[in-house]
Amino acid sequence: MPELPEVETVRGGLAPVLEGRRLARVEARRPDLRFPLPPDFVQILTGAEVERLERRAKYLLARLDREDTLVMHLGMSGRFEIARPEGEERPGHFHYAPDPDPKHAHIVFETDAGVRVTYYDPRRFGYMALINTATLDLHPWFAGLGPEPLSDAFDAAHLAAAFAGRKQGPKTLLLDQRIVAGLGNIYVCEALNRARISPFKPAGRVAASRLPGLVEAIKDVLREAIAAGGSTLRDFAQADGALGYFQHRFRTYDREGQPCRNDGCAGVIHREVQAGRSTFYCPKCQK
DNA sequence: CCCACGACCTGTGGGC
DNA sequence: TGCCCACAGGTCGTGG
Repeated sequence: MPELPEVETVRGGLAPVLEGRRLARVEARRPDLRFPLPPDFVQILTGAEVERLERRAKYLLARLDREDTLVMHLGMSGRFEIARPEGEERPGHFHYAPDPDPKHAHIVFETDAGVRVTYYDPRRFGYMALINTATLDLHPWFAGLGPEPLSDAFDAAHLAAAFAGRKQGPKTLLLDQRIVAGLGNIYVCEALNRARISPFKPAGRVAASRLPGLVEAIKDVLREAIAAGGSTLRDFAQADGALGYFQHRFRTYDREGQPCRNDGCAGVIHREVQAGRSTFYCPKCQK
């Protein structure tokens, strides 16, 4: 589910309840997600203060008053839910509404304000780790990441260099987190449709004059999606339970057979498997 | 470098 | 209704 706009939405939802709070209770209900949790995961986090909650690419970073940063990736089906206490039996002991999905509630954080943040992940492609903050950028998960797509470092010149001489389509290259960090299948399809560029055209042969438009399409679609609270497909909701609404504005994703929504285009959205992933595009206007 | 494919893991939706 | 298969927002690895 989560691409950059969804992760950013989650960050925005969790920050108000986590930042400046201590984790009074931490529970790992299983020893692993995609990867084993650090053996001292609960011990290090218990009592730690979350100073800031940040995002890099599709990672959430909880900066702690510890040597380590709590790094979280939501994989395909990870999500957080916030539960506020319904009452306090005695100081520091809260009670909550019953968990609607206890089977997939793998990690539970409880702050010193009694707010409970639960991580759910049916498929367990998500992962969490504690990584030394001072050397975080050198960690294999981060060292090779490309620029943030909403930063000034991501521009037409950057794309031109990344595309030069490449035979793979821009669809495949834009999914490569080393080229630009945070895009996923949905927003790449959306951006290429907006920029009217074929997902399959060898990237090295995409005219340089098209690249500023592609950069703008990527930034536009991400900004709009963030403003809409991300996209809610199967199970994604904002951490406060609210739904994202950007899926209603998809021009291509999961719209096979439906009309292209680009101005003046009478084409129909097609679906094709490319490098093992579904690519949605309009053959009429995306050249 | 490119591609095709499979792996990880579980749930869901569509077709029959 | 029930079963089976395809497919799902992400990454990682292998082998040709």
